Amino acid sequence: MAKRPTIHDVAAVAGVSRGTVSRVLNDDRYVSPAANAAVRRAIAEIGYIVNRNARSLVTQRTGSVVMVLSEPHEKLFEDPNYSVTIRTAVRRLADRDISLVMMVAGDDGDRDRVIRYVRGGHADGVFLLSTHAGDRMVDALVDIAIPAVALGAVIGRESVIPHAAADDREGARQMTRHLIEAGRKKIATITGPMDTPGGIQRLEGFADVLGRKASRKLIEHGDWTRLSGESGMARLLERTPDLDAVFVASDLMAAGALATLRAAGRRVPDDVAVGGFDDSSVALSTHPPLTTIRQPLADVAEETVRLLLALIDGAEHVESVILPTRLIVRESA
Amino acid sequence: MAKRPTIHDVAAVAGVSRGTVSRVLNDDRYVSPAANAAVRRAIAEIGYIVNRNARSLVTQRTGSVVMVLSEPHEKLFEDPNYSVTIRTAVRRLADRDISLVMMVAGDDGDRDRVIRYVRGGHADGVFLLSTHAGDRMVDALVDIAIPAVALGAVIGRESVIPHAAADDREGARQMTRHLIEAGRKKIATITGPMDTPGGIQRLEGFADVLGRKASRKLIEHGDWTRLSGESGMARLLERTPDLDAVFVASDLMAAGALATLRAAGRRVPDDVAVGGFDDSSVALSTHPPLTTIRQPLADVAEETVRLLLALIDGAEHVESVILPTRLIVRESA
DNA sequence: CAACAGTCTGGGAACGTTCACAGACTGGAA
DNA sequence: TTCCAGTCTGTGAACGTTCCCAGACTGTTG
Repeated sequence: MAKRPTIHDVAAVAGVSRGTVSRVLNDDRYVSPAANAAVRRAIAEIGYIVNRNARSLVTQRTGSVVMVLSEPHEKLFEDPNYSVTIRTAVRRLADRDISLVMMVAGDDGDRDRVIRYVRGGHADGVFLLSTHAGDRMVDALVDIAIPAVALGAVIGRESVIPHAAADDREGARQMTRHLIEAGRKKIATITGPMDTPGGIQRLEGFADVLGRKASRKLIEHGDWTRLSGESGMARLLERTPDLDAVFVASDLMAAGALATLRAAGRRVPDDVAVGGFDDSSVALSTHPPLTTIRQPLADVAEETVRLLLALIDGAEHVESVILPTRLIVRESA
Repeated sequence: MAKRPTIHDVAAVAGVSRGTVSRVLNDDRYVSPAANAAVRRAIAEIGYIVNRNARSLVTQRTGSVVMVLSEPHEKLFEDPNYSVTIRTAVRRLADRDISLVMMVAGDDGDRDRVIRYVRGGHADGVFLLSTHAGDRMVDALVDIAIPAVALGAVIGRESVIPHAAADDREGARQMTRHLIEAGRKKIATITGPMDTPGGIQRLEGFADVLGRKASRKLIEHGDWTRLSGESGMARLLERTPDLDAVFVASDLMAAGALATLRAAGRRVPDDVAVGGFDDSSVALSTHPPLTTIRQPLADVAEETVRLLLALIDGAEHVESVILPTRLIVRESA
C-alpha cells in the first residue's frame, strides 16, 4: 500500500504511455501540450518521484559527484575552511539536482575505497580537496578518465586536473609589500608545507618582492598547524633576533607565532609586525587582530564546481581559474 | 570494450550461474567452498565491481545516508566543528560500506529538496545537524518513517528523533562551579540562542549552580557569533559594572567578550574571569587563552552514527546518548 | 531400501527506468 | 489526389542485480 508510485501509475492516471511520461520527465522534444499537461497533473496528483536507481541503471549516469578530503587525520580539527567549501559546493550542485557524496582519503585503504567507488561508476565526477603531491589516487582517477577537478592546484598534475584557487602568489606579494611600505627592514616568513600549493606559492610571492633579501636564514617551514607556527617563530627569533616583521603563511600558524613573540617579550606590531594569510575566523580572535590576506573561498568553491559541471557536460578541456586576494589591514601589521 | 564486467561475466569465468555469484556476493548460506573460491577468483581476475544501482533497484536499499546541515547561511563561516563531525561520520559509515550524501537545509526550498530526496527513497537514513526548534522538515521526516538521528537534541522532538550530544548542562555546571571556587562573587553569563539545545541547557546548568543568584540582570542572550559576544558583554558591563566573572556559552562568543573587556579596560582574569565552552580552535588563539569546557565531538559524532546504524538495522527504538564534558583550565579564569 | 532433511545450484521473473523503432496522424507541396 | 516531412505516441528490449522456486544431489534414519 505504501508502495511508491511508478512511471506506470503516472501513465495510467494521465491516460498516456510510459514513453510519453518519460519524455515529459526528461523534457524531450515532440510532446503535445495536452499530453504534457496531463502528465504533469498526474505527477502532482499521485506524488510521483522518479527512481534514480532505475534511471541510472540505463543511463549510466548517477546524478552525484564525490568530494574527496585528503587531509590526514591529525590536521582536520584545525581548518575551519572546509565548511564553507562543502556548503557552497552542495548548493551549486543542488541547482543541477546533483548530490554530493563525501569520502575521506586519509590513508591507503581510504584511497582504494575511493578508487573502487569511482571505478564502480557511482559518481559522475570527482571534486578533490587538499590533495597532496604525488598522490597515486590522482593518477588512478586520471586513468579512469572521470571528470575531476580540484580546489587548489594538484602539484605535478596541474595539466590534467583543472583547478580553481586563490592567487596565493600575488596574495603573498601584497602582504610582503605592505610590510615593506610600513618601513620594515628585516622580514622573515613561516611557510606552509612545501608539498602544498599554498606552501610553495606563498613563499614564491614573498621571494618575488624581497628578491635577494629573502635569505635562507629568514625562512622557516611549518605544516599549517598552530604549533608549527610557534616553533617556527622560536627558531626564527633565535637565528635572527633583530627581525622586525614576519609573514606567516596561514592565520592559524600566525596565532602560534604571536604566542611565541609574546612569550619572548616582543610587542606586536611595535617590535615585530605579523602578517597572516586566509582571513579565517582565527584572525579576529588573536590579540592584536591579524592583518591578513583574504581568500574568496566561497567564490573559489563555486568556480571549482563550475569547472566540474563543464567537464561532466562534455567539455574536452577547461581552463583553471585563479581568483584575486585582498589585503585586510588590522592591527598586527 | 571498456564495458564494465557484470555478474554474468563473473559467472561465465567461474563456470557457475548468476545465482551462485550473487550468493557469494551477499555471502548467503549454501554455497560450496569450491564454488565460492571459483567465484572469488573470477571476481579478482576480471575486476568485477557490483553495480549498486541494479542492486538498489531490487533491494530498495541505497547504501547511503544523507547528512542535513540546517545552519542558516550567515553563520556557517564561523563554526569549525563541522569538519570533525563530517569526517568522523564518513569514516564510520565507510566501515559499513555506506556512503554519506551532504545536503544543506538553509531555506524552505532546501528543506523541500531534502524531503523529496528522502521520500524518493534515495537514502536509508538521515543524520541531522544543528536542527532548529519547530523545523517542519523534521516532522516530514518522522512522517516518512525513515531512520533518523540528530547530533544534538532536536528541541521538542526528543522522543522521536534520538540523538547523541555532549552534556551541555553538566558542562555549564562545571564551569560555573569553577568560577565560584576561584572566589568570584558576581557571575554573569552570555547564552546561545534559546531555540538551540546548547543555548537552553548551558543556561540551565549555570542556573543550577547559582540558584537565586542567577538574576535576570546577569543574563544576556547571544547567537553564537563573535559579534553577539561583543555586544552581549557590552550590555552586561553597562548594567552590572561590578561583575567579576562571565560564563560565555561558546568560545567564539567568548572571544568577542574578551575584545569588549579589553576595550573597557578590564583585565582578564584579574578584574573579570572569562569561561568559554567548546574548546574549539578559537580557545587557544585568544589572549589570554580561554578556560573552557571540552566537548568530545568526535565521540559524539561516532555515537550518533551508531544510533543511526542501529535504526537502519531494524532496531525499534534506541536510547539517546549524553557524553561527559571536561573542564580545561587555561588562563582566562 | 525408502523416505526425508539438508545442502547446493540454475534460471525465470521482477525492480523502474530509458532508448530505439515503428507507426499514426497532421498539413502543405507537387 | 499523392507524397512527404514533421510531429507525436506506444511498445519491446535492455540495463544488472536479487529473489524465489524447482530440482539435483548428498547422507542419515527407520
